[in-house]
Amino acid sequence: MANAIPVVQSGRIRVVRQGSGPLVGPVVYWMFRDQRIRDNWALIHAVDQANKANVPVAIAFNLFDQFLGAKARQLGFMLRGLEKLQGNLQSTLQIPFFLFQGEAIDTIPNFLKECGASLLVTDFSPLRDVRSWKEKICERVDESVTVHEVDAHNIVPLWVASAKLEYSARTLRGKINKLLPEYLIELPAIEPPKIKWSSSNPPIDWPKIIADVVRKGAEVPELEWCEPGEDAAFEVLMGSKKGFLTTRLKTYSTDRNNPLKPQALSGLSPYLHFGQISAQRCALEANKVRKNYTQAVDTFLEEMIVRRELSDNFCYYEPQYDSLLGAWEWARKTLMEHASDKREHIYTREQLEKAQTADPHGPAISPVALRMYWAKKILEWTNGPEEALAITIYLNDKYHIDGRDPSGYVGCMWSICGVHDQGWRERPVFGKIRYMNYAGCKRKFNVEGYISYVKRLVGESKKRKAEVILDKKAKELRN
DNA sequence: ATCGGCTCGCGCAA
DNA sequence: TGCGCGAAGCCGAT
Repeated sequence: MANAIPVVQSGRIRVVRQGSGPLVGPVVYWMFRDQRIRDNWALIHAVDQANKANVPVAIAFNLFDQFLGAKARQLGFMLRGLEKLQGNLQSTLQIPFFLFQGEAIDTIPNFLKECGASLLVTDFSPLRDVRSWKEKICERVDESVTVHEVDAHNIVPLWVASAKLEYSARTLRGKINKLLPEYLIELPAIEPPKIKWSSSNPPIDWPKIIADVVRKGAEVPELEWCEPGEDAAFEVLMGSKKGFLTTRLKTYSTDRNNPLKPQALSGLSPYLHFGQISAQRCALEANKVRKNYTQAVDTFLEEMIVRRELSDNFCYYEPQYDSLLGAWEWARKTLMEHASDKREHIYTREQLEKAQTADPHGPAISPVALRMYWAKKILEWTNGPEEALAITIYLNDKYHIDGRDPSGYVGCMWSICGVHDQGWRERPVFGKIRYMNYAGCKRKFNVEGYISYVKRLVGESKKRKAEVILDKKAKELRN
């Protein structure tokens, strides 16, 4: 053994299943949440383990037939990113990429059996479905197989940061900051593995697979303005043209909640959600320019580190992270006491959905601040907190490109159930949950400006669509 | 424009 | 046991 010192810190790795056998077969990395080659601790660990045992390594990915209601917007972005990832893997590291379709609890154990793998490396997600699939996979694999879980998403691994459900950002912040010197470190680059996989990369018909999910999920179309993939993510973070750290940082702390200036946002959240960029890389690069933009970098790091890790913490330690049952006791009590208060307007889910989809960019462009006001409105306009929460989560998961993310669940829970918030003066419908209204929204943002901005965009997009249709008709006539 | 009270419970100091 | 304080605010007083 050339090098016995582990490349990945032991705190980042959990042995979720200790197999009976030695590491004699291949290593397989089941990629799920961290869909990137660079700065991926799970991949680094998989390659490291393979090299130390003189065995080959492969990446497996499972595409679910029905992934929790994901549409073309989310799946298209993900698959186009994976297509690029596979191309890069082949040209730089010669690690094969296996794409399976179906249920991970079947495809992953089957693949391990087929290739005689000894070690399965997985990345980490706090969401219940992912956790339950992983448990089932552990039950189904051969008794010789070991399973490692690597937190490649958080900077401070979730289980290291805190062993319990945190009450608020304040209670987690200190713990995270104390551990940052240890964990916010430079990541090693991966070299091609020593031992080659015996077969070359199996062919994957990406155009067909992508066309398929885009057709099935056509109800929520892909976004034009958001280019998928690791390289695009780096461009958004630090590209010379429109990079966040390179060109847009100055305005971040003042304009990030201004809906008229979507370019002031980091624009990283789709990439962070699918793991197409590493939060650790973002933090390392942000720190390099902190000297010149201290305020902006600190705000960015607070949101990207503390708040994201707090979201993971909530979902991991509170199994009912998307239900009223996951709210704090005081919040549940006050919401139920006001559940049958008279509402001024009641709208159905369909009505609220129509209103939301009026935004031509898709709601993903809306800053978090506006999502928040929108969620508060849903609480005000529906038949009670349970229904309000269900509708808010439904809309978030369906329309936002980063739906089904812990941050999204926590955002909905914060708005409607007061999670990580405090009580406020009691009032109808909201009880002690923080109230927000149009007046406050106007105080903070130029709402009139935003409305005319959206109207203009709607007009432009309708015009564009009409032009495309006219163009087609004209061509048809000519033929 | 700005300020303080509102309101809750955790975590720490005492 | 008491006190300070917080993920995004509202509202009325000044």
